[in-house]
Amino acid sequence: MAISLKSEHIPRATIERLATYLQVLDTMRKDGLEVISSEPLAKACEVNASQVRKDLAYFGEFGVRGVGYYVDFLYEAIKDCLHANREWRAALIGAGNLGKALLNHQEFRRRGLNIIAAFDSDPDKIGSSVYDIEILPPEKLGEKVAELGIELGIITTPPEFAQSAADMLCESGIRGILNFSATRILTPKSVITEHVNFFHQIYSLTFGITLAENTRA
Amino acid sequence: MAISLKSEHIPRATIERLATYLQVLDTMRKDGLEVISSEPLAKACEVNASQVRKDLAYFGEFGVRGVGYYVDFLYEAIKDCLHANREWRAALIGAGNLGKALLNHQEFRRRGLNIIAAFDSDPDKIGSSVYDIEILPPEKLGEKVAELGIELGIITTPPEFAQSAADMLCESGIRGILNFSATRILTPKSVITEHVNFFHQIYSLTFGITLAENTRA
DNA sequence: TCGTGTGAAAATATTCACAGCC
DNA sequence: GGCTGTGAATATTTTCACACGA
Repeated sequence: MAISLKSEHIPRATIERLATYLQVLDTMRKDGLEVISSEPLAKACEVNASQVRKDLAYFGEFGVRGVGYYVDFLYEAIKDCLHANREWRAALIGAGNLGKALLNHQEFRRRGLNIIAAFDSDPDKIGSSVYDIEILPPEKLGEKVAELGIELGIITTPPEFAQSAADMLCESGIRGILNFSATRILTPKSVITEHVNFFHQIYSLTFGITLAENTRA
Repeated sequence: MAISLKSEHIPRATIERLATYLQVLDTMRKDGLEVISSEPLAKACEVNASQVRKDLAYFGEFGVRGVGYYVDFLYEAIKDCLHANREWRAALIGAGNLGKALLNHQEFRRRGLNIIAAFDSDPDKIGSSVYDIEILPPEKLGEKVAELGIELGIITTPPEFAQSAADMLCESGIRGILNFSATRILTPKSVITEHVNFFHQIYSLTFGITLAENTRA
C-alpha cells in the first residue's frame, strides 16, 4: 500500500497512539474479530473516538462509512503508515540482564525488529553466545553494521558507557538509536534517538497513586 | 520537604519531563556539578528552558533568581514532587526473560522501586530463585501483598495471561500496575495502570527515519 | 546583572458536530 | 441507519517576554 501524508507534520502523540492501535488490533485479529468501528477501538485504547479517526486521517482513508474498519486491513495500513511493514535490523550494545532479555524478546522478532548482532566490552562475555547471537567486541561494530545492513542501534549498557556506545553507533553509519540506558545521550541530528525510560511510567504511578489518595481524603 | 500543588491538574507530559530532569540531574550530580540553570538543563533534556521553569512552577519555587538551581536540592525536590522519595514495593508476575531482567535491574532498586516478590504459573519455575527472590505460584499473591505491604504490580507475562494477572493484582489490593505485556489490560478506576510499550519508541524511529530519508530526497 | 517565576500570547492538540457516503 | 472523515470550536500546552529578587 502506498501511504502519502496528508499533512506536513504528524504529532508525536499520534505516532504513539498508532502503536497502541496496532497492539489492540493485533489482539482483536487473534480473537477473530473482522470489523471494528472507531468507538470500541477507542475505548480499548482509552482515547476518544474522533481522536482515532483524526489520527488515521493524517495518512488516508482506511474505513468504510456506515461499516467501520476491517481489522486486518487497518492493521496492515497502520503498519504501512509507520513504515513497520518490513524487517528492521538492529545491533545491540551491552549484553547485561536487560540486553540479553531483549535479544530473546520474541515480540520484537514477531513484529519485524531483528536484533542480529550484539556487542559488549567485557572479555568474559565476548565469544559467548546469547540465543544464537555471538557477543562480539565493540571494535567489530562498524564492520558488522556494513556487512549485515544494520540500520538501528540498541543501547543497554550501564550509564557511564552509553555515550561512547552512541558515538560508535553513529560512526558506524546507523540511522536510529533506541536508548535503554539510565542516562541521556547526544547524537548528531542525522541519527534519530529515542529514549526508553521506565521511570516515566513508574513516576506516573507513584504520582497518580498518591494524588488519588490525597484527593480521596 | 512539603510539596503542595499550585494547580489542580498537572499535565502528564510534565510528569514525564520531571522524570527526565531527574535522570539528567542524577548524572550531573555524579559529575560533581553543584548549580545548574534552566537553559543548560533544558538543553540536556532537549526541551525549552521556560518549559523547565513552568514544569517546576506547578509544584513550587525551587530556584534562586540570578543564580539557578542547586543540583542536589532540585533533585530531591523533584523526587518529592513525584512521591518518589520513599521505597515503593512491587510484585512481579511472569518470570520470563524480561521479568528476570527486571528482577535484577539495579536501577530500580537504586531509585527506590523494590521488587520483593515474583510469581509464575509454570511449575518448572516455581520454587526456583531469581536473584534471591523465590518464584511463587500465583495463588500466593494475595497473601504476599498483604504480608509484605506491596503496592505496585508489574506484569511481564505473555499477552494471553496479562488480563488475568491484572485481575489477580487488583483483587490482591494493589494500587498501581506497570504493564510490560504485549497487550492492553483493563482495570477498575481505583487501580492506576501504566503501559510500557517499546513499540512507541521503535515506531517513532522507523517513522522518523523514513520521513527523514524521504524529505532529504 | 543574571536567571527565576509567571501572566499573556501563540501554537498545538483534542473534541464536537455534522455532512457525506456506504 | 450507521459510521467515517473533517472543518470548526474548544481546550490544552508551549513559548514568549518581562517584572522581580538575589
